Amino acid sequence: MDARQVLTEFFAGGDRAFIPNLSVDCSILGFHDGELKVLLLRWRGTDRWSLPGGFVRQDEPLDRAAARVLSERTGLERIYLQQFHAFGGVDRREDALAPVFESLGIHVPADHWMVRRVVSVGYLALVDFAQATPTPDVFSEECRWWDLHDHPPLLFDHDDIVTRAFDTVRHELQSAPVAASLLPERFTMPELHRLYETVLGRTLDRRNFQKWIRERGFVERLDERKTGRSHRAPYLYRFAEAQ
Amino acid sequence: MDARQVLTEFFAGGDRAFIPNLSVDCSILGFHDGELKVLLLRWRGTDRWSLPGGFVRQDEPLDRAAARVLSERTGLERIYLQQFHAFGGVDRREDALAPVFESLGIHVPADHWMVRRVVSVGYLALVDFAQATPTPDVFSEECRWWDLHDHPPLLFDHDDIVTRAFDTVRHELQSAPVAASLLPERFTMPELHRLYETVLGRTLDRRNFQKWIRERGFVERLDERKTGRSHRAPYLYRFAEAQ
DNA sequence: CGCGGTTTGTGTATCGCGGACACAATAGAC
DNA sequence: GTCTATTGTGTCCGCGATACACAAACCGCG
Repeated sequence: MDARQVLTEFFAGGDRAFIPNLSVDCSILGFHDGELKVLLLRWRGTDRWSLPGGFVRQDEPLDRAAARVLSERTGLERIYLQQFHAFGGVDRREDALAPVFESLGIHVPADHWMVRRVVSVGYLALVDFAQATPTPDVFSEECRWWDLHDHPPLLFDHDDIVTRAFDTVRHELQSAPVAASLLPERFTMPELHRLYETVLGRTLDRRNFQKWIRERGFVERLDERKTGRSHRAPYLYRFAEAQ
Repeated sequence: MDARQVLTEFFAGGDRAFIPNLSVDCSILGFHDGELKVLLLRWRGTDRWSLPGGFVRQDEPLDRAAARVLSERTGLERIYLQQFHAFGGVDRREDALAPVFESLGIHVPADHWMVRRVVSVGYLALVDFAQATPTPDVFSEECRWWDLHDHPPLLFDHDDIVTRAFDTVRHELQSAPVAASLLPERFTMPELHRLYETVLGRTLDRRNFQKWIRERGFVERLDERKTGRSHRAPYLYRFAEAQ
């Protein structure tokens, strides 16, 4: 079933299955090449980008709607996913969406809630970059990672959402072992160290950092080391189960 | 205009002015007699209580809707008001609301969004207890303060909302001078001390607390003292302007 | 096969903040 | 004037965070 057909059905009554004027938007973050990345969608017929989002079914809890978006865009389930803020400013969305529907040859009633006002609940997802498979949705024709601090300006109020998502990660990282979600199952201390430095935006003493993180019992050292590069082989770690 | 008339108009089309399936609920907290209080409404024709809430106008930002609820229930404007979470579970609300509409002799379509599912955005408001004038809304016939830790079980998911609001206050109190909002403009150090002990739920050394709070520059000591009781007169303080 | 370069693993001295604690000052009651 | 309850203030101590240096080891090269 192609996008045009899906959307035509949506506007022909399929929209009733969803809560009007409400959406969830996911800031899906990954860590790669020493940089935080965010997953963005390019909308059909445009060069404009936005966060992946979706509408909420009438009988669907908010959290599940967010989990659905995450799984559809990345193929991942059971991921760190946290709601962080509802964005409720008033914005007229017609301008942004008109080219999309035009390129699909779909007529949307000018007063349909989707092109007028949408209150969006922002979710933060932290994923293992290597495990995610970026996949566009019906509105978009491209889905890929961008550098969190170097991406095109986003549609709607999504720049605000990304900013706030980043604040949330920075905050969470200092109180809980959420870094687990951003790394592969097994990782080295230098990798974890670099992740923290990147997110917090400042240098952390290598030795103090190691002491700090190990004292908290977040990680568990394995007997194995990671070899292959021309210097001392670092130990491998994995995150400790909840305790 | 009485409640019956307002609600009749609402269900006769007035509901179109609002975003369906969405509400804001305010945890309005005050401090009195050494206890945290929360403002609750008793619904018409019942002995059930809930948080004050309201629907969001189509052209109204979320924050403004919350501010409107706050001002209508307390008479206060420009108050500390912070969104803290969106509650998006699925709950059927018919059971809770039926007695209300019955007592008013109003017929509500069984599939109307208001009696089915509502996603609620929770706001936390901190007010000066003495300045607030509790006022019921059209759904309720009583509005009054309850002890935050000793109130009747609430309608819908409002017990969850209150719990989370309390978590939010406790967290905020330690990082920002929000206690200002819970006290009169001028207050004494023992009063502020008791407020912190109450909210944090533990004793705080009087001397260390004073040192801590003054070092942060949250408060400003006035030359005046508060007299009238038979022991050493405490200084008056006020909160420092943003700096 | 051994040497060099680069990165990782670990331990110790120091500082600052938070917590424990004691005594002097004072307003009103009598 | 005395007494009592409460407030104002300063010092000591300990732990956790920060600053910092040296030994170990893997690969690559000659």
